[in-house]
Amino acid sequence: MTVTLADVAARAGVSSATVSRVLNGNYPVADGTRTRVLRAVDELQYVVNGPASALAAATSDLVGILVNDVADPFFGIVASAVQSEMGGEGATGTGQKLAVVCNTGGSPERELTYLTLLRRQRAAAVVLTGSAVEETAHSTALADRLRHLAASGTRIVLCGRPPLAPRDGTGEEPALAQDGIVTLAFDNRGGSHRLTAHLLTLGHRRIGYVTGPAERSTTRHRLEGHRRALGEQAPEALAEAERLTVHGGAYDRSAGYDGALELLRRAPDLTAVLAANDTVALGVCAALRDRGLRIPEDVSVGGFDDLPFAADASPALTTVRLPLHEAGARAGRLALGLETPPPGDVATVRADLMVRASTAPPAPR
Amino acid sequence: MTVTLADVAARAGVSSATVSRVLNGNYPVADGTRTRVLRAVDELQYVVNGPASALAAATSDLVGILVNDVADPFFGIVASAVQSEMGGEGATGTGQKLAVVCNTGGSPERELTYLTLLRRQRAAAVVLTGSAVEETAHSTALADRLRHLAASGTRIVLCGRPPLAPRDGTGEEPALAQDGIVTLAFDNRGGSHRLTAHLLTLGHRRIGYVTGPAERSTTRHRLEGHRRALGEQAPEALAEAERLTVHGGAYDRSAGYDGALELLRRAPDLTAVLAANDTVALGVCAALRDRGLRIPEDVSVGGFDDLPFAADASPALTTVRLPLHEAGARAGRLALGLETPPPGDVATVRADLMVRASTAPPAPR
DNA sequence: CTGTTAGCGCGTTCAT
DNA sequence: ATGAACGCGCTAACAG
Repeated sequence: MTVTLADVAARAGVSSATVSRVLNGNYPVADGTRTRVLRAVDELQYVVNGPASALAAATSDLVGILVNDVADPFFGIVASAVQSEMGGEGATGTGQKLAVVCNTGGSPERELTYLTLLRRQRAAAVVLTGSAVEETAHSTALADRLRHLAASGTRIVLCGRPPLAPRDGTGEEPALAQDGIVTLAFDNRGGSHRLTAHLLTLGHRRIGYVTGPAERSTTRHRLEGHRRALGEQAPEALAEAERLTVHGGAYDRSAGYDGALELLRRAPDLTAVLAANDTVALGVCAALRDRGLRIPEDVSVGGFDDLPFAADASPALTTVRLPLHEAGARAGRLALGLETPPPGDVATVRADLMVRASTAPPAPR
Repeated sequence: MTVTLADVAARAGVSSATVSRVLNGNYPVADGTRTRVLRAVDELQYVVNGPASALAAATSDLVGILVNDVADPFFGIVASAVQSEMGGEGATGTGQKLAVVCNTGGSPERELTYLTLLRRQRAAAVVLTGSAVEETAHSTALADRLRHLAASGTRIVLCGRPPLAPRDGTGEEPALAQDGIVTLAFDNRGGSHRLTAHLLTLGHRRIGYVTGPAERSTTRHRLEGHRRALGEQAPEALAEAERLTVHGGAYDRSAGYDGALELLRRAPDLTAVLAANDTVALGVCAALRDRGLRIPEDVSVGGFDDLPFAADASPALTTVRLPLHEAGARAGRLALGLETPPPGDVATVRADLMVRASTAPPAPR
């Protein structure tokens, strides 16, 4: 029923090994036979049997990309960037990687499940993107599984999340990993610090903050940058930072909307609100508007990530730009072994402040 | 190095066949042996070898989801809905499907490439989402490949795109397919018709339209609905519909921005602008604002899809709601054979008008 | 450069 | 209810 290597071989008058060789292009083959084989492949509409070749070669051409939420453009951009590097040579089956994105929904269990499924497929590489869940049981289970995978030949790249904790469990975020797992971390702390500093410099002192889910690394890092800036430039504001912080249940619009309302309840006189990311910021803006507050005249708003819509919002959103496409592409190349890993296998990706119309000096009282 | 079925068998003191049977749960196995085997599996951290089992069984647990643009929430929502149905039973390897999304970037070639890659993997099912490219050479090549795939046992579901043209090439969009390929089509014509009718009823007569890429089915269908409404309610407006239509190069924000500027150039007195979708509509809004026009006082704007951000835009966007999550979930169930296909294998998904703040009667002249 | 020969790890008859 | 044995389609030595 289905065409096999042997069929092609027979048709081309060569052995199946030869066919395999021209298809994979790993060994020298005479030009004449090569064209003959390719013609046979074409005539028979032959398609390699992936499982069979994966079994024999003990490795497949599957590359997994784990994301927390496919419906979030943040991940869409990163994923598409990773995939853009997998184009492949175009030859009949040569090097063509099948880059697939797996949606964990932010659930640690699904994350582990996907890892198992990818391991089962003998994936060539796995790229994990976005914030990690900071819960000891899960982090160690995850680190464990990733190290196993790495040991069994699957390349692992962490993009937009902190490095794995070292096996011995001492300290956090070691400067260098020792297991071949490459990390591209975003400078969330730095970016957040710059954003808050910008607000403080404008003269704001009562700054609300709607964070992301409490257990995620990104949430913590951005909050740390924020608090550090407060501590440095406005110690008095730091005192009530706790009261002006609301933890959102997700990185979504409604977290921003609800969070902003809660902040307004706690401190009707706040002059600025920072959000966990741009999507949350949009929710914040909606809530402020619904309360009759103008942006930025009455309240300034700041986001994070600089997703495409941030510049188009009205007013255009002041935010922190993360080079998502660039980072994703680099992660893709690292996953394919096309780029040499950074020293110590950990690199930090910059996060630049983008000042736009949603922030302005606070109104004189 | 890696643990195999045989290892588990040895540890449990049974044959590998038995282990296989408990893992797949297809044959009766004594309770005692079952637990013994499961314990061995656990102790050895055994993970099924996907390629090997796919080779032997001639089918894999991979399900492909093809999307035109992962970075577009439209597809993200559909994809995540499809995946949400693949949870699986949770048993050690039973039924767990690996749902993966493949980003075609709207390119026909990449679409075909992914189909080949999935065929190579002996995918259990493939879900194609979003608009199709309407170009004869490609549509026949695609239809061909899909029918081959379907014939070789891969379930095919079309979600948000029109049914395949019949093999004989006569007529378009047949009421019923005959190859087991299931289609969930969106009522783009109807939705668009209702949206334009809404504008006409408000009193608008000079309505600009920024479409999506010319060669896509969705573009054509939405435009047809628009024109039909014009023809029915305002034949005089239909006359200049051509002049008031601008074809965008993509379904993105800049297409909307540039398109709106072009429309303003052609007809400075237009009172409403319709966009190919919500993302494009956002670009339209940005352009109008940059030209000093207020929405909806000076110009009304309408979108399509009703993505989450549409309700949050300011002003909130009047648009046509597509039940993306619902449709995606259904597509997922169909792909798994969990739901019986609609009669004729083709179903049309409703598209409801959502009237919000971005549309209002035109200003009196 | 090319053919021959073993497996890769698992599902699946066919016996028992 | 369980075991033995074969073959899925391909790659990777090893000849030649």
